[in-house]
Amino acid sequence: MNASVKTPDLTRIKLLEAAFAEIHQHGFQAASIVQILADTELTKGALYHHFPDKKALGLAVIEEMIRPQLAAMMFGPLAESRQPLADMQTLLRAKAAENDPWVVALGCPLNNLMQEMSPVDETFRVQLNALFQDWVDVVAAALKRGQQAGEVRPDVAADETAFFIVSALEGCIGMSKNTQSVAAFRGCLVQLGSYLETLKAARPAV
Amino acid sequence: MNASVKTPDLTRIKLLEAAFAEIHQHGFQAASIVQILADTELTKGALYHHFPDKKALGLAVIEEMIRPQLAAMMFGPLAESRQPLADMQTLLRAKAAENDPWVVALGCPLNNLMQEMSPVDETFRVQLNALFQDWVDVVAAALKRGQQAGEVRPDVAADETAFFIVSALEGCIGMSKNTQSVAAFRGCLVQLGSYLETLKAARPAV
DNA sequence: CTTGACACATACCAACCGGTATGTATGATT
DNA sequence: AATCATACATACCGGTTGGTATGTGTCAAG
Repeated sequence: MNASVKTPDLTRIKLLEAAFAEIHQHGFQAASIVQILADTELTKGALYHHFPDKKALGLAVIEEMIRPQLAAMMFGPLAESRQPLADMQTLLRAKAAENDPWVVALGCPLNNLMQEMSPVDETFRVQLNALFQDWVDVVAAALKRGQQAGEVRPDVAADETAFFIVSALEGCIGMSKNTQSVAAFRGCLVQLGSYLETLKAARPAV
Repeated sequence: MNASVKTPDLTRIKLLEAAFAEIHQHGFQAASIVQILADTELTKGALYHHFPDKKALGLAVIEEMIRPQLAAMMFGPLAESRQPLADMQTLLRAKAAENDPWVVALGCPLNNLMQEMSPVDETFRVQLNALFQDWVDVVAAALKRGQQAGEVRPDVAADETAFFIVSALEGCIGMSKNTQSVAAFRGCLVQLGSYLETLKAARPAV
């Protein structure tokens, strides 16, 4: 037997992490199960003990890997923000500052899966869209609080604008992935930031 | 033999069209050659006579199908525009008005391929990026003409802004594909339009 | 001490994949 | 009339895919 015998949840996590990496690189359909097993040094017995099939593994990756990452990175800072524009600016700046190349190299895991799987599998589409909508809702709620606080112009359509902001951000990431240029990525974020500026209320109320 | 015997360029086009449709639906890697042949009612002999391999077929689809479509739809109207903001507004409105559901259902063929293939195959990435950059350049050139004409604020960074505009548009299309909602798509385009408004020069010069 | 559920490992399989080798009908060339 | 390249069609192949059936070691319960 292997070194650490009988640690089911640990092997499950190992599978999820390896699957996440594989899917992030090659997409879900092209993700090879044997490659995942090679990375984890596990076998099909382990995989199909924890997950009924490849699809379930992919959905688990979304819910247990991508969602927490996204929540920590994007949801958290905006959860109770009363100055969403300023907070998003710092968020974008932080994103631009980190010279972790894997964002530019491989793009956003959520967006990648959405683009690939939405037209192909309805289950994936629904689950991905739920996560995406949660994101949009977080931004929209923050914008509304910003309106009450006087930071955001009262005439901006919060929901529509939130949808656009997230879309534009994903667009920037996706196009930069194709261009393979951190400079282009940062420039795109700068433009997104300048857009956010246009949402500012002319004079802060109270 | 088949009905129309010996019409090589016609069969080539048939192959390209079927391949385009298959790739648009399932992506390149998941696109099935036998399915393409079934759609065209041709055989492998025909396919591999016109194209050395699947990759060449995919690249040909980009250059001979996607590029002309994109050029006709996006490049043309902006090619010599001196009021790019107004022209792009009408372009977006036209996009929003057409209730052709395949845009929302399957997304932009260019973006789909970029997201899927950029991290996986360098040849694809370069060729896709060339097309994308052409698009950005068209928009950037139009913005610069707009600046000379006094429609566009002189302080906007044309290249960066063009990159952002195309990215945001692709983002809108991609997210709407995931949401499967024409309403969301239109709303996103409206927001993109309102962003374009912020690029307008305060007072038209001359 | 036995039993049985759990957590894997191993071996195997049918289906499909892209690609190739070969055959053949057709039209143009000489 | 003979030759030859073109434009396909047909048959076939090795490799890979996701998935399954079975075996086995470990541990906890009884």
